[in-house]
Amino acid sequence: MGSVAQKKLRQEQLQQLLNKNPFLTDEHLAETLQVSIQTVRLDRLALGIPELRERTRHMAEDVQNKLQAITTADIVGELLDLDIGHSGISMMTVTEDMVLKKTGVARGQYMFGQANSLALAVIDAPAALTGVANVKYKIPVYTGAVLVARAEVVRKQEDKYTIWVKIRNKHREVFRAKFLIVAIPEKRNEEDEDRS
Amino acid sequence: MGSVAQKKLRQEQLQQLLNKNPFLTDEHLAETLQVSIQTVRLDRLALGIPELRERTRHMAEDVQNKLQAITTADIVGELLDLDIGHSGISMMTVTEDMVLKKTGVARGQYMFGQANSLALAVIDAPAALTGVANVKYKIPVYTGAVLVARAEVVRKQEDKYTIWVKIRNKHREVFRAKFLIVAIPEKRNEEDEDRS
DNA sequence: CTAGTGTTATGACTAGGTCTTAAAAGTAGG
DNA sequence: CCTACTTTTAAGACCTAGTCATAACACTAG
Repeated sequence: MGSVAQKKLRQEQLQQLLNKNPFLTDEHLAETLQVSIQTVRLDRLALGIPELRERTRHMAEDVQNKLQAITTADIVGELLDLDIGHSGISMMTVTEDMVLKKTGVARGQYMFGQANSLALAVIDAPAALTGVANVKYKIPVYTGAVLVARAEVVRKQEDKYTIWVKIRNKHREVFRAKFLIVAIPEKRNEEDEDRS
Repeated sequence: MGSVAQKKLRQEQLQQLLNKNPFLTDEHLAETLQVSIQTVRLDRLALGIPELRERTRHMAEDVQNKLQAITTADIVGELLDLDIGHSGISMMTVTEDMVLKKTGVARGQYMFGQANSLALAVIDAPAALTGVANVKYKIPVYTGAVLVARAEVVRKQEDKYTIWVKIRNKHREVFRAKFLIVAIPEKRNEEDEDRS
């Protein structure tokens, strides 16, 4: 039974099994691979795979971070260039979970979010608020598209900025928006009615 | 030492400690609460809190589901009423992770997303695409706000719909948008250039 | 000062491992 | 065919972070 080829194959299978379901005990793995528990443990050792408890612990610890990352930064894309007060460029890749299942078309809010957050980044102010936006979707976008947004301040009057944002997919404009953004608008506790 | 008041207090502390950091062992909890391990275990039993390993396992198993939920449905809110072709109402609660940390104000894309998806739901068509949107943020919204969006079709010409969406927080209008939505617009593979 | 509750201690057992040592089984070279 | 080597399995001691059951002790209120 003890052949080098079999060992490699078995270790690959083990790797795949754990990729599919990381919650498998050595005992379970031993049964499905038709070897002894000790063999499974030697294989894990060779592959540098930690025990079940460590695996689950690592996954659990990653939860918070991942959730944070998705809800905050990921929607808005990656900032490529920023000339505060004048212009900015950001990039976002359309992933599978951004599209509507029915049509495969990317949901509008992602482009809107990318454009809006870029516009806010361009403003040189500790806090800002979107007042009015004028949005036009020109061409539908599908999974895998790399969207490059370019924002430009076209007018500034005291604390009111007018910003144009254009999003391109492979040099074709797919979206454009005009934002009217106010820097540090009303004071927060204007009536304290909006909190609950 | 054995008093009922102390017990309740300790159990509340235990609950809070585990809310903050679910990866604490009974031993650690016993030390920080200045009681024996057995007491901690009795308290866990009374509160129905599973052991460390179960806690971590549950968290790890929830990862996939939570990630899915956030990226897809949760942004758009809950549909309360729908009169296809005419109007619709949806509700969304603003959570901690929807707001900008600097100002505490909800990010614009969530309101936009709620309004846009509601507008799309109202259209009686297998597929639809947002063409143009006109958006106005009237009042900033903070964590805990319950946003109720009401959409109304104001015009329909063949496959082109004009829809008004107003979002209220406690009867005060905080957001309004006009969408121009086209039902089943261009055919999908118009050039197949938008995919990669 | 006694009954009842709260707390701690003790011992036996568990899962899912670790690490070490050793024997068995198979594989290949001379 | 026998030996050298790798692979596999086994056995035993130990570990963590618990479970469950039983018992003794501490405290508090009636």
